[in-house]
Amino acid sequence: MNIRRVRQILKSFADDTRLRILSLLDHGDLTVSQMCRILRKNQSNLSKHLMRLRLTGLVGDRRESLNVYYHLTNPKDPSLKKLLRSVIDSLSGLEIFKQDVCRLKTLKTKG
Amino acid sequence: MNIRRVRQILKSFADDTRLRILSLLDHGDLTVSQMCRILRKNQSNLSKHLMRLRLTGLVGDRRESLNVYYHLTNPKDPSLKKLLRSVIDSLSGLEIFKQDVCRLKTLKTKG
DNA sequence: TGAGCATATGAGTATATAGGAATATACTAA
DNA sequence: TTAGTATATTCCTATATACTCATATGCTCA
Repeated sequence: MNIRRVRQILKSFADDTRLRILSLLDHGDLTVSQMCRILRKNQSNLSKHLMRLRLTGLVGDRRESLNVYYHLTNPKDPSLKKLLRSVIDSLSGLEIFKQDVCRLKTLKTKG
Repeated sequence: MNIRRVRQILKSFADDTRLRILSLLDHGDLTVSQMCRILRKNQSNLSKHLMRLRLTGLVGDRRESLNVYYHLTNPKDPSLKKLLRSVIDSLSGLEIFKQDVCRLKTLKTKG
């Protein structure tokens, strides 16, 4: 861990859309277009936020034919792991994030 | 806790100077001019960062004649308390913050 | 009251970055 | 190869904000 990385990570928390992405990915892997539907943001916007999160190392991606699945990584550094957990936990009670998770579940069951 | 407040708090973490302030205040109360000397930033700059931190509720201040002492507040909300602790802990191992604390101690002993 | 110190605020500038629209790339299947 | 779908990237604009310098405010003491 160096200052550069910590700064990058903390900055990545300073945006609602990225927080919503992290909160969603905490419930499982998702493709870009699934996140588009849940978060009601356009694809270009989400791709850019995902790229930024990927650069911090907080999320990873894997391609499966046309789709790219994003997932939360499991930070090796204990303090970073704790930090990420604290951030996600501090969001979980807030209305907008609960709504996102609700739409996520709808999407998962209805296909 | 509402989304507005959480956003404000997470944004306040997205700046090195504010992180250094939080890290210092974790060791005890300080005046603006003390922080100027430790952080080697001008007074106007620090005052503005302190104002911003004060608006988030993470720090408080009290005036004692000419000096204004700033201090970390103790968040009531458990998840916020944990978040603040996680952030400060994730900084403590980094060189720049260790140097700040070192200068803090020098200042405290030498007066 | 006026001088002087600590702090806060305002004006102006530079930079970062979020956002959308359009386009490019990656992949699949016919 | 061509069409079609999912994702990434580029270009542009608008806004937020960090920074410095100058000035204002708050307080103390002579």
